[in-house]
Amino acid sequence: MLIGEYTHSLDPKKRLSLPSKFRNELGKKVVVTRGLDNCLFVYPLKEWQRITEKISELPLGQADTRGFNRFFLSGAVEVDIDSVGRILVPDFLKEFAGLETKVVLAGVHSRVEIWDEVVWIEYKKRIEKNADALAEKLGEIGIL
Amino acid sequence: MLIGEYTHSLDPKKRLSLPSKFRNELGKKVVVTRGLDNCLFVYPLKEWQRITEKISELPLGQADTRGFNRFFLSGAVEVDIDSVGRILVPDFLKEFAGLETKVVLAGVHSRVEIWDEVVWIEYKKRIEKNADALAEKLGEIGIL
DNA sequence: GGAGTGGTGGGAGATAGTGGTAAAACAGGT
DNA sequence: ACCTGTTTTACCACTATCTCCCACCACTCC
Repeated sequence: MLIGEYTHSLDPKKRLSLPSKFRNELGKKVVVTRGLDNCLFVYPLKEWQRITEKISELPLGQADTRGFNRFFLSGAVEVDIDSVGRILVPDFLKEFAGLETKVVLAGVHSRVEIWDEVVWIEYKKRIEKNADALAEKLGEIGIL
Repeated sequence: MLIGEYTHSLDPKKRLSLPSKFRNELGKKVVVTRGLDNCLFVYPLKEWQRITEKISELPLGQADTRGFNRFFLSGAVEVDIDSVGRILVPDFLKEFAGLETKVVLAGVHSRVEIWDEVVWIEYKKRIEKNADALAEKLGEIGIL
């Protein structure tokens, strides 16, 4: 289970350190793709295979399914992790997520999300403001 | 059942002693995550596993579910308890809860809550003011 | 008072994150 | 085909932070 939030820097060569806490779970190769809400998704190879299987089961007839496939699959890149735990972020993904040098890596379930720090902070503010909705969800789960 | 309220200090290295009364129930590893009302939740590992199971049952794809997952999962960290019963509070959680050096640990059912002392005192004041209304609620539920 | 327990503080070694350099691959022009 | 200039890849090096361990102080209970 990937959890936690880490702020790292994207260096001029577009290298990005993955938090050491994530490395075991991610293995030596990962897939990076366009994510939702203007971030990038990073999946371990196995998880990615599971997802593509699911996607291939979707009915291709619908226009929005095709759109989703293009969005998700054409944006995907398999990258390997170097000897000190870094990945290389391709230009088009860097641009898509609006990444500057300060970048946030967030563990969510089985994936890691990559956010530009500024965007992440703004997003979190929005979420935290909506405390009622959060409390509701927590109640559903049976935590409160 | 975790009960009681303790004031400990968060040292410069962001270490925090857990009250000895809690240690048996918490085991040797706990999960700390963002809670409601600007406090942190601390769960024993088992309790956390129960929660993540529930979370994974939530319908994915909805924007507010994504938000909740990010809030709760990326806000979570598995920390182990050191040889003298302390945990390490990550920077981003310390900041989230506005923790200074004086910190309150409160046992609530199956979790421990971590509050900054000032925030806690303010919160209690607000609650006590509303004691009448609370009493009414409790009466409705059939407790008083 | 002595022993035990619980909370706090500090120091040495290990590790993670980051930056740089050298070698290798690639592309373009002659 | 060869040389040249550029981009990519692999390797090495530094430093701030984290971990682990030990020591200290306060308080309680025999």
